[in-house]
Amino acid sequence: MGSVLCCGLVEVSSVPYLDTPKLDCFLSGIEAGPRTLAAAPPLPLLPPTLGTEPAPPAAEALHSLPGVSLSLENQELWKEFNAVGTEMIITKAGRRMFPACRVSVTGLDPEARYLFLLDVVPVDGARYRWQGRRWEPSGKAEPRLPDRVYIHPDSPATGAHWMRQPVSFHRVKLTNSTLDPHGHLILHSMHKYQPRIHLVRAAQLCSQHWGGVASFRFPETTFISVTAYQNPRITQLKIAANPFAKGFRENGRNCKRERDARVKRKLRGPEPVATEAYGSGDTPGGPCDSTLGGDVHESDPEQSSAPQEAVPAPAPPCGGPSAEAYLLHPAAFHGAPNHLPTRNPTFPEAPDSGRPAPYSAAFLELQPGPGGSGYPAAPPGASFAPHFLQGGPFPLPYPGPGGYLDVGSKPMY
DNA sequence: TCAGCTGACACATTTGAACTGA
DNA sequence: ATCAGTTCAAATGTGTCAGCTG
Repeated sequence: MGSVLCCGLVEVSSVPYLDTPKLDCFLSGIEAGPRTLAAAPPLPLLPPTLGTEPAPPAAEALHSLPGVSLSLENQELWKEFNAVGTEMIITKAGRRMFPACRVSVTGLDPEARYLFLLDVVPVDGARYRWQGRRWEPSGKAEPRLPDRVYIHPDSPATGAHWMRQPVSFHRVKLTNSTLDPHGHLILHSMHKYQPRIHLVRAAQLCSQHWGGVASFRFPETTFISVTAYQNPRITQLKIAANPFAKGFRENGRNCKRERDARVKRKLRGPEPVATEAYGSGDTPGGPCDSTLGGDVHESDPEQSSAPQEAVPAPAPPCGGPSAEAYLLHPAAFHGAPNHLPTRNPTFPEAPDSGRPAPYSAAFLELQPGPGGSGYPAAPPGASFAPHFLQGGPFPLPYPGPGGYLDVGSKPMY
């Protein structure tokens, strides 16, 4: 099973720099089907530096579900940032992405259930440095960190649900803490990254039935992770577009002029009662999605990129190996298909609750194989479940929606 | 010396509980 | 008893800045 599929995945994984093995491995166990899979289209290399070259116009599908397409909802905002060179703050406690990835999806089976996942992968093997005017490579990248995947809180939900409104990943948090216990996506500072969105057909995260999978990336969403903004133009853009940074806008109380004045008053003596009215006017900011509750955002059709048609790929509905099987025996999916646990035909699929599970802190952590691509065959008996079951911060026996999947904070094999 | 990181800070927004009235 | 709307406080998300670290 899945051998043909694996070939296709290898093809994708063989693309330099934007390596995909961590999820390919993960998804290769998900994808099912004794069907022929056309080799996924090779990915072009991303621009070596940000803000210097125009981004390709549309998403690029890494894998696909037949007829499924994804479009970036806030593409204009992303392009605006990308033109300058997007920077994302990472902190020990975790920082949200702004802009957030917000996509609309079409072509799903309204009745079937899907999971939405997001991960972030290094774009290249370089560390970057801000040279006053632009980002330039500065040495080799740090060793690859444990890879984590964010699971959209609505997962799993029906195709109708996902297609009803744009899907926002505004809750995703980035951290530079390698020991992060919250399941945030772990990144190195001063490195260039590319978010990817994965759509998996499955009745539930731990379902016995996983169908096809499609992965998308939007070149304009690449960014450099930083602990403090380097490019002042990015700072300005963030302040202008992010409502949480409203206080730093020109007429805000926390704008530079006001801060300077406060400092002067502080030096002179006790701060007098402020008499100046502030913040009443709503500074016209750019489009924003990161702070809207849930994922119900008004979508501006003019901002949406043209839907990218996914290359049809075999995805037999509910015929493949299960997610639960992967969670219990991930090694079995890593090149050792014979170790797949037997499928239990009586395993009940959870009914559609209609409500997403509460935001939880489960996550999937995937260890890249040697050399960053491919995984070794697993020895029999490789265990995964205990990591979840014992995982201190995880309230659920299995990773719940709205959190992250963690497949091992230590090498699994 | 310096680039990069950390934590405290002030402010804005979001969220959810408590309350009110129909 | 139920529901919708309002209010308010706590929680959370921002960028800035001073100080620390290697």
